[in-house]
Amino acid sequence: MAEFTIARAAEFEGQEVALRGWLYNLRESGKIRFPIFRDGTGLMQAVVTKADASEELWSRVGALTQESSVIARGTVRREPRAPGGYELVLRDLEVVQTVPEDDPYPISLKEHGVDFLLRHRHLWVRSPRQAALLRLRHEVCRAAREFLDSQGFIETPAPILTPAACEGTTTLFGLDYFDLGRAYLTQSGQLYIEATAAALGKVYCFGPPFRAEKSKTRRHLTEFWMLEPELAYATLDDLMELAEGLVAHMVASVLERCRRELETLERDPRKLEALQRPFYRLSYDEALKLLQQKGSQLPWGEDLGGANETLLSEHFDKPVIIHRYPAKAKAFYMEPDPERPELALCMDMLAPEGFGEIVGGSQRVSSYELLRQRLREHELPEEVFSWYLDLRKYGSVPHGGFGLGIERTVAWLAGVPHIREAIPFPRMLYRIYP
RNA sequence: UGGGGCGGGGUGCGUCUGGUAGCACGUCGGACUGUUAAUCCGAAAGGUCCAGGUUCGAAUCCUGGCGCCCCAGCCA
Repeated sequence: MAEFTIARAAEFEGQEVALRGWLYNLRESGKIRFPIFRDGTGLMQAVVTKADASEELWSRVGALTQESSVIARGTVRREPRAPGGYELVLRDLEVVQTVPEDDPYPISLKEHGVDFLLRHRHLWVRSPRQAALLRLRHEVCRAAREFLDSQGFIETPAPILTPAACEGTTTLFGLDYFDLGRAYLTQSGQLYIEATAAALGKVYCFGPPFRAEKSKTRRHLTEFWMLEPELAYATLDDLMELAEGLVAHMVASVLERCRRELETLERDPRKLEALQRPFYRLSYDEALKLLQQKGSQLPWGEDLGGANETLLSEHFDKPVIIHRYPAKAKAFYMEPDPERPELALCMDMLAPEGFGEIVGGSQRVSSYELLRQRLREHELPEEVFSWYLDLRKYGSVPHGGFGLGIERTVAWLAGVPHIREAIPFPRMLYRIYP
């Protein structure tokens, strides 16, 4: 017989099952008690009456404390009055561990502040909303891999310990590396997968990069997860096409497999159903024109900035890709547009509803000489990048890729304003515990 | 790295105009045979983040520190 889970309770109607879980809440009314259990897949109400239960079962249920672990046995019954439509007619209750009465579970079912909840993150993840968010996160990751794998991509992990910065600008977490001096936690796998892309054609890496920037906004973590595809012989158009297909597939998968989670999160699925391809595409110039119509004073040449990105992202009901930014506002490794060298062949995808940037990518500089020049302009040490220069020396091809921020994508799809809830244990400027 | 805000029972807050703590939730006890973050009755539980200062008197005002939150910059 299949293992019983609350999510699949309907399949077990009329059967005797063992629910292995925790007490979520206990409601009682005289001679009838309704313990509500959770098992990681959902919530389910059980019912026991004084008349039908043994003295021992009756008092054992009455003594249950919040989050005590239990194995509840009984029959699954269809019951329209029960949340979820099914309830467990309790026959036996095995208490695995009792939460002590004098030291109760700290997170009650009422409202709490962010600080309190984050200090109890190890327990907060049990709450239905947080659990739904983590399930949705898993689906986003699963769908992303499924999509890339189906297109022939090979996952090639990039190292987390690196000898130098991938992009000179941002700050890195450093550490001592034996006798070899200073090492750093990677801020992107990109440079390394440019190498594996030249070996395997289409590749991706998926892992945590680290950023020691002192950012304290709703869209930044110091440790987060980024999915980075990289393709040999790819143009900017190929990248935009891929990013669009990838995000559309994530959306479709969430809609297909996370209906219950969306409901728990009170996220209107119609908002996601509307996200049909094609998404919008605007050049930087067109975006600037639109922003100026909306009253922005932004001069040509500057990066858009958070406020303007929010403005753009609120203007569209689907993701919008902004491409061909002024080169001087962008990273050293981005290929200039041959038709207008002052532009970089890059693109950002902004999620709608004000969520902002979820994807950033570009075609990479493929000329050895230009890359050397860029390294010098950015005052980056050529020695540590000599292997990277080699990629332009031995069979250089047009190529490129992008990074997709998992937490940002999850927060957007789930409709939560802050990305700290989209990862089990967020790492932020002022928070490293638990 | 700038700008703004908050800090009190386990938790979330009110206290505008300074007078030695108040509400709600949770917890505990009691009532109720279909509850829906149940309801009703009762109880326990804090001396107000820390250090100074003003004042007859500070949770309240001022200064500094600590912790956290929000906004901006940077980016995924």
